Amino acid sequence: MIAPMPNQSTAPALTPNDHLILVDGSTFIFRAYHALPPLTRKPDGLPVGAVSGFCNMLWKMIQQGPTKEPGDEATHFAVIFDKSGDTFRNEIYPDYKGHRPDAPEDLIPQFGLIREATRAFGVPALEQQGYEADDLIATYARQAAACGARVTIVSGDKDLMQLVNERIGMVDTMKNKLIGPEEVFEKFGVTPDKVVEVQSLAGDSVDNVPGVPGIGLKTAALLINEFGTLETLLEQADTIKQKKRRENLIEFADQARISKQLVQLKEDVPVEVPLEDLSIVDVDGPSALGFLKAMGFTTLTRKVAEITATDAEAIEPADVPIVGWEPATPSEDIPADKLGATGGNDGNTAWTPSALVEAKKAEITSISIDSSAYEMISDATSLKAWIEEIHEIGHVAVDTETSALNAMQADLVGVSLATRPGKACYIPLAHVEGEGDLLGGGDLVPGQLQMAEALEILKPMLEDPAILKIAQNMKYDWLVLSRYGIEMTPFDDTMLLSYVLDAGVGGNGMDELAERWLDHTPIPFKEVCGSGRNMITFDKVPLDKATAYAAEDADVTLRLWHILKPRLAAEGLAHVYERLERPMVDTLARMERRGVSVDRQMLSRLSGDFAQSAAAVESEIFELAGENFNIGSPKQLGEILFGKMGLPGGKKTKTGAWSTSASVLEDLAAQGHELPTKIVEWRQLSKLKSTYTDALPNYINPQTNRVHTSFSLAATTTGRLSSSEPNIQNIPIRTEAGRKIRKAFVADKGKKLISADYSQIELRVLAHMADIPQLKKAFAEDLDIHAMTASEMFGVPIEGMDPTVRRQAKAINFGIIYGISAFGLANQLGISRGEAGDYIKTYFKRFPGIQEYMEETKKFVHANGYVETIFGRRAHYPDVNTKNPNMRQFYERAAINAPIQGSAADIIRRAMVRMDAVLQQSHLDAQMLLQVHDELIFELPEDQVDETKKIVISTMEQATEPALTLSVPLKVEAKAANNWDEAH
DNA sequence: CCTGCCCCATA
DNA sequence: GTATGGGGCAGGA
Repeated sequence: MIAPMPNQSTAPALTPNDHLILVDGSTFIFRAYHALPPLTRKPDGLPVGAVSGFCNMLWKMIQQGPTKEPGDEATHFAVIFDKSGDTFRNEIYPDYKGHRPDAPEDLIPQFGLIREATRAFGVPALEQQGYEADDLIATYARQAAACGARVTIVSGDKDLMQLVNERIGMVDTMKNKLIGPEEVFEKFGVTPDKVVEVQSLAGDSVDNVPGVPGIGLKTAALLINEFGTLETLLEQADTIKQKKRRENLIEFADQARISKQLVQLKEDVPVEVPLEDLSIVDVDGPSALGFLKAMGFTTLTRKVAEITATDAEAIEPADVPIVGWEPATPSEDIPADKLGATGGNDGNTAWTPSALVEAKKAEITSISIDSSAYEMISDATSLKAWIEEIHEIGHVAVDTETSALNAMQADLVGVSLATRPGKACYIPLAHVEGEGDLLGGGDLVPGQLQMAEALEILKPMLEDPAILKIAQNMKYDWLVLSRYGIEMTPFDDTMLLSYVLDAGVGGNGMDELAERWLDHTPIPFKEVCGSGRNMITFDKVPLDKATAYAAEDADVTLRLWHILKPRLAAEGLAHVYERLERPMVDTLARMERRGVSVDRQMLSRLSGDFAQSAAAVESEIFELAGENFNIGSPKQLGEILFGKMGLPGGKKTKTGAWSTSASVLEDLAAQGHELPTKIVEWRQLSKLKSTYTDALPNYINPQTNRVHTSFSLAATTTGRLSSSEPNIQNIPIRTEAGRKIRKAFVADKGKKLISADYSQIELRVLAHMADIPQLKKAFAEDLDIHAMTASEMFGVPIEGMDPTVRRQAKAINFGIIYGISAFGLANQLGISRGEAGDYIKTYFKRFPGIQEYMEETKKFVHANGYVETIFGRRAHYPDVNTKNPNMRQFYERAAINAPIQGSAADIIRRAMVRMDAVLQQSHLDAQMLLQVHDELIFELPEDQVDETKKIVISTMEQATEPALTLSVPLKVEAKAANNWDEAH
């Protein structure tokens, strides 16, 4: 024990910077086999579904590490398999794992293939006679941890949780969940070092570990926490108060000791392959491709070829040995095309598992949706029965019905709940007799629970950390209930699930999702409340009708959740949902609830000013035109300009009308015509008046005296937010007149506004993603990026640069972000398409990495139908392969732009999700109010300005950490003032 | 009264 | 050239 092992050198095998990933082969096989639809190889029908899933998982694990976070990749890697045959445990206890059913027939030949696959990828495939995979994993993990290295065990086997500590983590690919000491404690009720003791008491029916009868996980944890170890407990068993428990502990003491030997992993297996030999080498392209081609996995073949820079065409399929399977003699009456894999399913459907979804969909839709079958709840006893069932199930779909569409003004009218498909109820709370008007009515409909009483019953459940609340557009329900003192947690949102999975595929509204996934048309809102003039509020809807409508919504939401949630892990998008999407729900809800102060008097004065100026311009226009007409009508205006006055009409709109857009009018103005100038001036004034100074005051909430916008999380394809009612993301800033409107966004008395915005975030993201040395250097040195571009392109010095040259470079930089075209650039700069094309050529010559990025992105979107941001968010372009060249190029430009715009959106989301907690920790009272894509606006006590600025800037600049460190710095500028204009 | 179109505000 | 939301007009219900 004391003498060092003879073959152990003094230098540790691994260093603290190393990361060892140990994959439990059985877990991967089990997951790949059961989670995926069966798949067979063409043309011989060899079952390869599990092999395909395994290869995909292995490849992803090698490329991205367990969390997909960059920097999480392994330096050392192995897949550990169970060797067939008995182990030392069967000698101790012959029945160990005696209940194991035989492997399914179509899995048998795949065991060998999976080992082949592992080796083909250049990864050690380890197994050792007499030991289970877990023992090998334990041995390697302890050895590596002893060197100070980090270890990640990839397995779904809870027996391995005994190994977890601060160096050794686990990841369960089934649940896509990281397991550390905390999670282990959650599961076993004890710290990882006591897991074995608990398991020896509780036993395990799956592995046929006997344990002590009558003692389960909970009791075992209780006892171990009290006595410390199994041995102490067994020795002092006679002191146990409970009679039966005492007797069992005494009688089955030896059985418990045997169990411990079964459960305790062997951490000193004399391993045949030394730890240092697990160090990872780059995937051997030809070897991996040979195997993949032999299996017929075309999509993965392409991916691997791309990443390993290997020409797949040149690789011959490997000669893979197949054990345990014989091809069936093709029968005459089975057409050839029915043999083997179905079209398009090459195994990579593992990650877009349409067949799996179909199965889930079939299961959920097999229970019919009958809106007349829902329960209406009108007494506390029935409600409590539902709550009880919810606690048994652990989740519930929730939908609130309200008296308005705007969450800030909506009063609660009722709540619906769904516990399983087809089982839903509605709790009416504030329905009133219809026709409530001056003549009477408006009284509460009888037979409803008291609002206060119902909420008192619901609140503990809605805030219970053990109950998952599910809603479609949770932000709405969260906001409404928060105004009744209920802050729901934890929750899922089916709208956001759909958005993360399918952004760009279609809408994410409930009606659309119900059609897409459930082949069902929910009762239209119009049918219940009417529309337009005759629309009634939901509190006027009769109870029976309301129950059918409201409960159906909860039912549909729950069904959608059952179908969409499993896709998240299967498609590798759990991280995006959990870190960038779901936490935004309450972050945004709080911002919306806070609102922003808007100076009504100032807007009203401005409105008058704009009206006066517009009237003055209007009479000039009529004078010049020689007649009165509606300037706001593009049609009438076109007739005046291009018909009556005979000006050279430039462009036509797509419906064939004359275009009177600002750019056309400015062209005419440049030719010396006065009227178009006046038109542009008039348009600006009337736009500012109607859209801003007139409309904004109507959004001031009478209760709070503030304006509460609504942010939409799922409106854009790229991941940006949108804002509406009112849209605060398009408040003017560019013109002097427009900026006056910004001045009306003010801080309350004693407070200031801070505006903090990212400088050039999209160009920085691009510099990082496309890896452009000159751009990265310029950002690192905080240079003027447009001047640098101009200097690089035209060879002029930055000092004393002609502003026109810089302007052109700036336009090109923006053009790049937008997926540049000569046509667009020419329009922007007012130059010919030829000249614009030359500029682009020059640019690409100077920055070849950008052109490469663009070409790669186009290739990617054509092959996959989507593109990804740096945090893995996907934007789908299902129609990108259209034959229409204009459309196709449009989608290509959008696909080039989406990762840039979307990554920037991800970054600010990360900052926002963290911001409230960071401010709180710093004991600052600043409140985040608004987001405008690259800018955050806060309101705060004026004596906290300096400290808040510091915290805000650092939180925003560090937003990618620790998940990702960009190769360029992020820069944030922040300013405080009494109003938004001066703060910007 | 609803819808599509045009135009325009922002990043 | 990317991404939005919204106002006013005009035509068809």
